[in-house]
Order: sequence, then C-alpha cells, then structure tokens
Amino acid sequence: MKIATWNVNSLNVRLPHVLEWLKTSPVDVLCLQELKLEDTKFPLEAMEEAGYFAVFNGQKTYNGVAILSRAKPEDVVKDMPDYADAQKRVIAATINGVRIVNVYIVNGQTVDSDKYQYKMAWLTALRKYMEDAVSTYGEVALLGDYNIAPEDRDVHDPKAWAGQVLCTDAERDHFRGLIALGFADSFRLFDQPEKSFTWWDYRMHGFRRNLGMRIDHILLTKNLAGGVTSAVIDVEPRKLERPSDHTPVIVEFKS
DNA sequence: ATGGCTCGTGTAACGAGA
Repeated sequence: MKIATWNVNSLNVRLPHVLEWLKTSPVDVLCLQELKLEDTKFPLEAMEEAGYFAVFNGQKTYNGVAILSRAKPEDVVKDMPDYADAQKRVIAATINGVRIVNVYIVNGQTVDSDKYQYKMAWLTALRKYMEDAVSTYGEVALLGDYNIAPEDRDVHDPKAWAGQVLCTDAERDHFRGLIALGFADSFRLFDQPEKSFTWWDYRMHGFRRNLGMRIDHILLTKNLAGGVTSAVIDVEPRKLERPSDHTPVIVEFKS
C-alpha cells in the first residue's frame, strides 16, 4: 500500500497539479491539507474521474483536509471528537483495513501569540485522540502537515530558527509524545539525503536555494512501520509553475 | 533590512501562512 500527504495551499489553484501528480504517482491514499474551500465547492467529480474516492472536511478561506483513496473509505470521522474546534483540520477513515488520520496541525505564527497557545492546546488534544485511535484500531497511519520540524537536521538553518515557531522544544516534545504512543517517523527508517525538506518559503528563492524545512510527516504504528519498503519526498511538484509551497511525501508498506 | 511570495477575499489592501 502506498500512501502520501501533500499540503496543496488552495485546492482551487492546485487541482491540475494534483490530478497530474496522481497520473504519474497513482498512490492508494493521498491526504491533502489547506484546501481553502467549502465542501460544496470540493471538486469531487474530477477526483472520481481520476479513479479516486474522496472524503473531505473543509471551510471557506482557510484550512480544510481531504482523503483521496482508490478503495472505498469506511468509518469516516471528521474533526477530533473530544475537542471543539471551528477550524477544519482533521479527517480520518479506514481504507483497506488501515486507519488513516489526516491532520493539518496549527501553524502557531509566533511563540508569543494566541495562535501558539492554540497550537499547544490542539497538540495536547491530538495526542489524546491518537492514544484513543491506537487503542481502538491497533495500527494507525497519521499523515499531514505537522508544522513541526522534529530535529535540527530538518531545518535549513537551525541556528536562525532556534526557539522559533515550528522548532521550539515544546512543539518537538509534542512530536516525541506522539512517537511515544508507538509511532515511527517513517522517513527516518531509512538513510536519507542531508537537507531533505518538504516546505520552502515562496520568498527569497527558497526552493532554488533549498532553504526549507521538513514539516510534513507520515507516522506509522509499529506493525505498519515494520513493513515499510520506501519513504521519499517528491520534490518534482515544487518545480512546477505556481506550485504549492509544500511538496508530497510518500510511504510504501506491506499490508 | 523582521522584508522578501502567494493565497482568498473581493475588487484595495490585508490577514495568514511557515
């Protein structure tokens, strides 16, 4: 089974990229974030024509998540059941017997902002949700835009980013807290090139200079992680005209 | 130099992203 995550930064703008990517990378599951559109405007027909089922949890202007899958999604749950949140950041479904949880974790803006406090509370809720999910389903795949660079090697300039949002100890503690539930960071199951990133700032020619961060992740519980055969970042979509600032991450595992 | 792009909204700037 091959699963992927991609923050598209507006599905309206990026729909052609997504459809083209699915042709060359026909994954079994693709989790999308930052749709930035209401559910009534989700391009369901285009996804079905591409051969995918789609379930989605969107809102106007901001946020929004979707799961595309070759097989029919079952037991679809939108949002975190025990955390009231007006922002549409979570959707989960079971596909081919695998519990898939797609998250768009809060950015947090700056450490002294209300948004950072919201991020901390949100991450606490996510940890509880995942504890319950692992208990309920046994094996879980947690994919998405985490807005956390887990280690200094996931940041192009760790000194400049030290203590900044995405890189604070508190955020990294939350990431390790998820790992402690029994997850593995699938990307790090393999030797990877240095300076492997999934996001680059639109400004300052960030991509061309590889000034990026690794903030999009695919976490897998132990049995799934034990069957992983590859984990890669596909930088090709970031080279297109009008790209998303994020690029897809793909993991393949035996199932 | 605390900016630099890009998006949605809505039709001018501005908030938000990371």
